[in-house]
Amino acid sequence: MVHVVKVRSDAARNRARILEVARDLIGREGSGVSMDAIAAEAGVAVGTLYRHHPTKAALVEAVIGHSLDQLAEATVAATARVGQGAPAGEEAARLFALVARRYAVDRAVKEAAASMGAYSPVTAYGPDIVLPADSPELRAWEAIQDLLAAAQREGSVRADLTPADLMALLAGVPASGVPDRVRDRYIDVVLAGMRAPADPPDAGP
Amino acid sequence: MVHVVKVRSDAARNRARILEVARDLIGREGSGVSMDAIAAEAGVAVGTLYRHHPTKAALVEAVIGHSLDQLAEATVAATARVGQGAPAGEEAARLFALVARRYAVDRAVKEAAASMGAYSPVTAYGPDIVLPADSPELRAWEAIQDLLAAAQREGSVRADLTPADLMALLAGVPASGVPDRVRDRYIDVVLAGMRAPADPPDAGP
DNA sequence: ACAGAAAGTGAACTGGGGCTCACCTTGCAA
DNA sequence: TTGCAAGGTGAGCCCCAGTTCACTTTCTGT
Repeated sequence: MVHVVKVRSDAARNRARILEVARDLIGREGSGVSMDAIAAEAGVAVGTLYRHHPTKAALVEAVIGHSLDQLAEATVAATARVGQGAPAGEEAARLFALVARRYAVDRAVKEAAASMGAYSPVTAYGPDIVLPADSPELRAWEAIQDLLAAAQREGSVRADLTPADLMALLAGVPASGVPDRVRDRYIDVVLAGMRAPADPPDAGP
Repeated sequence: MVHVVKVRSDAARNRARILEVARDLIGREGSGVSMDAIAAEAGVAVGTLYRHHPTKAALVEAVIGHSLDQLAEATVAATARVGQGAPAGEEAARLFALVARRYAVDRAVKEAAASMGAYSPVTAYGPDIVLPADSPELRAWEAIQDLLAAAQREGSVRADLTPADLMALLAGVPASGVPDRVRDRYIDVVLAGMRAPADPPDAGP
């Protein structure tokens, strides 16, 4: 006879509040914020943080996972629209801008994207984590590959960009401490660069 | 009677070696390296580091200053060539690529460039330092303004970019842990984006 | 209402990094 | 050769951040 012990209400409340606060602080200040700061902001003792998340890395991972899921959803949706005939270039541009804007708001995700250096499908926190098959992130990765390939076939994105390049370039867009309008200009510049052919002088298929 | 005390030979040797090692380590790993690490690598005790540089920030500043001087020189030279009739767009592109490549090799300089956020002429270390009038950095800043303006007049660079935008965008080019060839592609993308017109017609994200 | 398990608490431990300083070593001028 | 100030040394102090755990409080099934 298996007892499914119900979660105590205060525990659930704290778990939620901690995640909420962590998302806010880590998103705004990056993974550098101290556990003490998060605990204080959540009106909770550090020990409670550790009851819910065994380590700081785990907490950051939980926070990132949330953002990643949202991006994954948007990515899959965009790719699906392309599959139904939407122009790949436009969908790609819209999605890339969305991702870049998210990076601007979510420093931890940006750090993760930047640290993936490239060459491994996404990363949660630090370069040592491998994705489980069938995770939302993995599906998003596949969707991004498809979307990028479609846009490239269509000629609206440079052919020599890999998905990893894409992530790295978007993560590179300066965003912290920059007014929204300026940041959008930066995004525009980078997207324009990805669109342009590989250079007038000696290019040509 | 003023005694101009000669510097002791061992002191001079150590001073040079410390700067050499600091340039290497701070350049490769960023300003995060510990003083202990630098001291060890230089074959010297921490105290000696502090004899020559009162604080870690001062050491980092010294290291950055060196790179900055070189970039300043290149900038002034490029602007001078434009003054003598060289095409501004080409000179600008060459210089920007040089700067971006330097950022790739010199993380501390990149950090500084990124942290200038914008809106203040250059920064040595941290956003709180104001440039002395007539420093090489200040002259370089003026040279960059001229060069950028010339390129924009010529139509080879988007008109809505400020010098600060330029620095920020170049600093954003992903470079750490990336093979040279890939890094050059990133630079190419960003430069292309700066070149392209702001897409006055429709389209664009 | 109550027991006891789950959850919460926060002082204290750990480790790392910047920096100091009381005490040696050494280059070099006399 | 020698005196001594400039220079070098490194153990140790301080502070900060992650983590632990013995103890207290709170929730909930009975």
